[in-house]
Parts: sequence; C-alpha cells; structure tokens
Amino acid sequence: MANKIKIQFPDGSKKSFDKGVKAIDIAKDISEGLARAVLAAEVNNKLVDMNTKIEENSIINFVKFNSKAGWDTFQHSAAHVLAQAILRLYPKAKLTIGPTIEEGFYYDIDMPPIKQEDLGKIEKEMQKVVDENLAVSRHVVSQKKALEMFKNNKYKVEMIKDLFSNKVTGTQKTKSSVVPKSEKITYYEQGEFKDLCRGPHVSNTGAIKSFKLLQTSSAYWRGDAKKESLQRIYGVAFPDKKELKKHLFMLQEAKKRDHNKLGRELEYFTTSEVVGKGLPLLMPKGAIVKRILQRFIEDEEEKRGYVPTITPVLTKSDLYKISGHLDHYRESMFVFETNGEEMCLRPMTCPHQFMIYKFKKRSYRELPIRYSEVSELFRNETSGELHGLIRVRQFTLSDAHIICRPDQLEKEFEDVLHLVEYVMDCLGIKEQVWYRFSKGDLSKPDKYIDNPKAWKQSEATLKKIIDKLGVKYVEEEDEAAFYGPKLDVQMKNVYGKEDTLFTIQIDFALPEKFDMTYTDEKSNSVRPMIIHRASIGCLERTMALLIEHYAGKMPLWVSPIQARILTVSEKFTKYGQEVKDKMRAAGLRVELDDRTESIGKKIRDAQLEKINYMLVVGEREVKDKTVTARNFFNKVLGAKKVDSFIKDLVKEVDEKRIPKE
RNA sequence: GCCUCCGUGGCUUAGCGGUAUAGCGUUGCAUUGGUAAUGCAGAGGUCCCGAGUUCGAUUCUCGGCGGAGGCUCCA
Repeated sequence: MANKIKIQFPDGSKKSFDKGVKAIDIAKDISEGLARAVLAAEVNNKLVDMNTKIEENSIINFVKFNSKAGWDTFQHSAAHVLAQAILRLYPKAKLTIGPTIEEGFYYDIDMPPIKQEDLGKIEKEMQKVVDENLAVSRHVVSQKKALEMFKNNKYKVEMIKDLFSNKVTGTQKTKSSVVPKSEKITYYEQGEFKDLCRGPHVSNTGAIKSFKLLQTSSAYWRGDAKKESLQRIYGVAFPDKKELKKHLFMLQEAKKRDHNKLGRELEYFTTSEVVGKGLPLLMPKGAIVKRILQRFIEDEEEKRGYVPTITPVLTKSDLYKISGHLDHYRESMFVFETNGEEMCLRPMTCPHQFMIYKFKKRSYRELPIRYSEVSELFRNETSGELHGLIRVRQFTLSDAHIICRPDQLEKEFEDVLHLVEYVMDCLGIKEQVWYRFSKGDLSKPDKYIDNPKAWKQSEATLKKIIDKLGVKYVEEEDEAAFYGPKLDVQMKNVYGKEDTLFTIQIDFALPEKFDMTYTDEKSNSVRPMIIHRASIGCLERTMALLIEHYAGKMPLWVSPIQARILTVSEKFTKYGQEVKDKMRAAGLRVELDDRTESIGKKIRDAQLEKINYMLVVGEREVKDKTVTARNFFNKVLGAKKVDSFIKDLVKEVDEKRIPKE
C-alpha cells in the first residue's frame, strides 16, 4: 500500500491512485471532458500545473477557466506565448514581467517601441506558437543555475536575486506577494522558450485557442519613472473563439458609455483648446447636475451637524509650508510669484479651515466641530493622466474636516460612513463600489510624513473602527494620504480603471503642524484628532461615473431634463405650455418641444437625449386634460391626469428613486 | 513628463502635391403630423497651428498645440 495514495475530491468522495500520479491523469480518470476543461489544480490548497506528480494523500480541486485561478493561469500562459513570439521576432528583446490582470494579461519588455501595425505580426507569430502545440514543462533549479540561465537578461537577474532576499516582486498594481525566501527557483519551458515563473500554466500552448492583443503602451521597470522605459503589450485570451468575440463586443459596448464621449454628446460638458487641458467647460446640463449634487450634499450635511465655511482658492504659499503640502505636493500645485510674494492655488481645503479653528481658543465642550465646504481645488496634474471629467486640473470637492476629541473619533467616523452610505444609496451605486483601506509605506519617508509610530497607531485605529463597523474592504499599501491612512470608496470606470469616489482619512500629523489644541476639562491643552472626508466626492467625477453607470439615463432627481412635453402639432402648443408651467411651478425641470417636427421625430430626439419622461400632448390629451407618458426606456406609461402625474413625479424626486428597466 | 494612436464644416467621413467629397444634422418656406414624414431652397471648411521642402502643401518632413488609451500620479 506504500505506493498508493488517497485523493479527496471537492464533493468529499475519495479514490486511491498510484503514488506519483499526475493531476491530469486524475482528471482523466474522472472524465475525459473534465480533463479537457481544467487548466490547473489546487492540491492541498496549493495551485499547481496539471502535470504535477502527486506524492502523498491530498485534497484536489480542479481549476477551470471560469474561476479566478483558472483565468489567471490561462492569461498568464497566453503571456508566455506572447513572450515567445516576441523573442522569435525580436531576438534582442529583454523580457521582464508578464502578469495576469483582471482584463487579461500584459508583458513588459525592454525593446524598441512597438507600432500598432506590429501587433498583427506578433499575433501571427503567437498563432504559430499555439499551432505548434508545444508542451509546457516546469523545472526547478538552484539560484546559481537560474542566474546562469538568465545571465543575459539583467531584469530577470535582478528578480532572481530579489527572490532570494524576500523582496517584493512585480509592481504595486499586480499585487505580487512577497515570495518566501527559498533555495530553489522555478522556470517554465515550451519549445525553445524558457521563462522564469512561479506558474502554474496550461499543459500545452495549443490550449490558447483564441487571443487578441489589445494595445501597447510604455511602462517603467518596477513602476519607477527614473528606471528603464519598457514596452507593455496588453492582450486577452479565451479557450474558444466565441468567448473572445463576446468579450470584445462587451468592451466596445462599455466604451459607448464612456462619459467622455457620452457626456459630450449629451452636452454635459465640452473642452476648448484655448482654455486648456484638463479644464472642462460644463454646459447647462452638466452645470445643473453639478449644482443638484452640491445642493443635495450641502443640505444633507447641514442636517447632520456640519457648519459651512467659505475660504479663498488663492493663498500665500506659506500656508502650505506649514501643512507640508508644499514639500510633499509641490509638483502638482500651481505656484507662482506676484508682487514679490509666492502664491498658490489651493490643492486642498484643510489648512484654510484649520485657520478658522485656530481663530480662538477652543474648549472640549465645542468639539466636534465639523467644517464643510464645497470647494474648488486646483492640482497641476501631468498632462498624460487627465481624463474627461474624471481627472482634471480644477475640480469641486465636497470637502470637510471634523475636528474632534480622541474619544469622539470612532463615533464621528461611523457617522461619516453612514453619510457616505446614504449618498451612495441615493445615487444608486451601492453595488458598484468597494472599500479600500489605504495604508502608507514607511519605507518612503519622502512620500509620507516620517513618523512611524504615529502611522502605526492611526492605521491600527482606523482598522479597529472599520472592523468594528463590519465594513468589508481590501487593504492596499502605499495608497494613503501623506498625513495619514484612508478609507476610500472605489469605483471602476468603463475602461475597468479604478478611481476613488469618496474618501475618509484620519489625520495624525496636521493638528501638530498647525499647533491645533483645545482645552480639556482639567484645563490641559490637548491635540484634537481630525477626520478629512469627501462625502459625495469630487462633483465632476461623481457626475462622470453616474453618466457611465446609467449610460446617460440619470435618476430623476439628478437628471438635468426630467421631462419634455412633445406636441403632436402646433395646434397643441398652448396646452403644452400650460402643462409645462404647471410642472415648472411644481419645481420640475421641464422643456416643451413645440418644433414643427413629427411626433415620431420628437420622441426619438428625446430618447437620444435620455430625458426621463416624454409627455405627448395631442387632441386626446387636450380633451381629457392628460398627458401620455413614456419613460426613457420607451415604456408607455399611458395617459395620466396632469395634476396627479405631477404629484407622482415630485414624489419620485423626493424619494430619490433609482431607475429600473 | 514618457510610450502608442489620432486631429478634414456641429457629427461621421472621402480624398490627396494644384485650396476639397458625401451622409446626418442645421436654417427658411410649404405640408399640421400619435415612434426618425415629404418636397423645395440655403448656410456652413484659412483641411489644428507654425516652420521647412516645393513654382505650389490639407496632402511630404520637423516642431508645437489639442484629443484618446496606457505608465507614473491620484479626488
């Protein structure tokens, strides 16, 4: 029996096999179909290749394409095919890393810039590699041997060395974990191609049935702008053609929702060369939405005990010297000299509000003080990172600073969280967001305030609070503000790129820098705690993500044009006007389309403009004092009595109901 | 800032060394219409800007500006 082992399957059943049986043979034993479908196996929770020999009693779980591990395995195998094709076409190219990402895979390669038209050539070569159906094999070697094998590639050499010194591999974005210090290193081989890799991989290159290279870009080695610039090639792969086609179709569909396209088409905003980069001009519709969001949050905050401030956008740079912004942030600030003084446009509201706090001596009885301001901020972002309304040089943030006693911190934090949740509820985006606990990186004293003890303490405090409140979050290193850790609310745009929507930050540093104090019950002078928070985020960005999320079909309460009255002919203009006036009087945003166009045309136009309700008025309606309503999904809601319909709409606005198809 | 792609009337687009297509939209008139009606008439482009090559450049070269997607950054 010594050469037999027991394998346990996910359903709990067990079966015995010869010692050293390959994972693929176990799958075949169950069914040929399964063997074809699996990409890798988890043996005792460890991900391995299908040709791995199993030497002891194990629990096995087969990994298919539609699981996270299966996707990763498959995409990464495709990345190897790409790398092999590149080396065949460009023998001088130096491979670096080629991880899996949510949208597929990429490979960073040190080589001359790739033109768009080269991608077709590379794809052809990849197809050859796939057609050759090369067996993929895994090998374990010593560090010495590995260094010898990859001696012509300085990047791989650096990685191999790092692997043995417990350094983090990969870039921050790919989230490669710290590899435990090991004696051995693995590489994979397919045909003439060898690459350093942890695996696992599909067993043959022929499995990569269908793939597409999507785009190229440049990226820096280890994400460091001071290091070599590499060519990054993005792609995605699927086990069959149909799925790839479907995926590419979905990508195209998603791009139709791109706020940068849709927002311009729907006349929310535009840009002008003579105004400048990253400085969008909000047109009436965009301005209305922004104003609604602003009024909404101002009212809501007032209800929740915030007090407003209005502070200047322009300031002497001295203020930011105190706060440390100038040190940590200068590159992204607009700083200029005038009248012999250095001035700047404010990138943040915090120091201004702190000055108001410091206006007089504060008692513990006054706290918490919650200063809020919907403020215009300016950040001199580098040109390449600007994007539509999501990333701009001037934006409006619903900024607030809660100055409180340490014993109030938790309650205040919780209240902020409730506010943020309420806002997301009203916007109907609760399902689309997730929380990110953003921590500092103590190894970067330039980027973060150098006070390890305080960092640790405030991160622990934040963690304690969010754990206690049962917030589900992901932790991320090196994403904090320079003065403290954050809880960010994250959302993706149509390109799958992640952006911060709202943020709540605990600040341990600025109260000190600004020498902020209050007098406690024993007459001691004590440092307050500060929560920085953005409740509805940056209004422009929030608007952009709403446009994308709703494909332009905004919830009634934020919609710039809630209803449009469409007259069947000029004879009914007067009645249309009457209905419009009534609705306006009820506070609804309504337009009258009394053009001499056909009713069909007017309906189509209203639909293209994503107007919530189309109200047709013609002979029937005039007679019955009704309107015939449709919603923007073009669903006919039938004839409605005008007065009761207005009442319904007002109610819908008040309830901030979210549209459903 | 770096890499790739891009820049022709409001939009989509043809063209290419001799100042330019077409469709949609738009304007006016007629038609008074219940899911893009029809007819007639019209307006609208220094082909992103600058320099160079050329007898001549929207077309070729270079530089700039602007846009898109990455990278870095980040609300």
